[in-house]
Amino acid sequence: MPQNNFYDDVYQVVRLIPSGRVTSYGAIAAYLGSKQSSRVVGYAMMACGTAQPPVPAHRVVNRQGLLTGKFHFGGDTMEQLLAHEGIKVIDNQVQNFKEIFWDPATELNL
DNA sequence: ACGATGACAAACA
DNA sequence: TTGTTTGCCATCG
Repeated sequence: MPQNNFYDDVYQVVRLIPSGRVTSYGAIAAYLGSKQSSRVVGYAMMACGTAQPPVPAHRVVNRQGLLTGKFHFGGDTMEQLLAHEGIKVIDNQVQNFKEIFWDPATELNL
């Protein structure tokens, strides 16, 4: 099932996210060339459970730095993972989000 | 095989 | 200014 185009692209970008950094769905979508597909990026994260190797979806948050999909991880797993990366998460929101924000279009310097 | 849905974000009124 | 509507692609029923 890999090679599903958009999904596979999203998975690769997400796997490139360095530890201690986070990115947003819109940033990935924009990097792929269409910010309109931000929704598909988010959904790709949901299907990431079937992707091989698994993607660090816990490093992907929405534009507000809010852990929208933490519920899909199974409780507070997402917060624990982010905390383990050194990212402080309070009230399902990433602190210093702007500082640890990892934009592929910028960091990868395409 | 078809219809509805789903981890978002930006544009329009 | 806030609230609502549209765009996107794959998976589930």
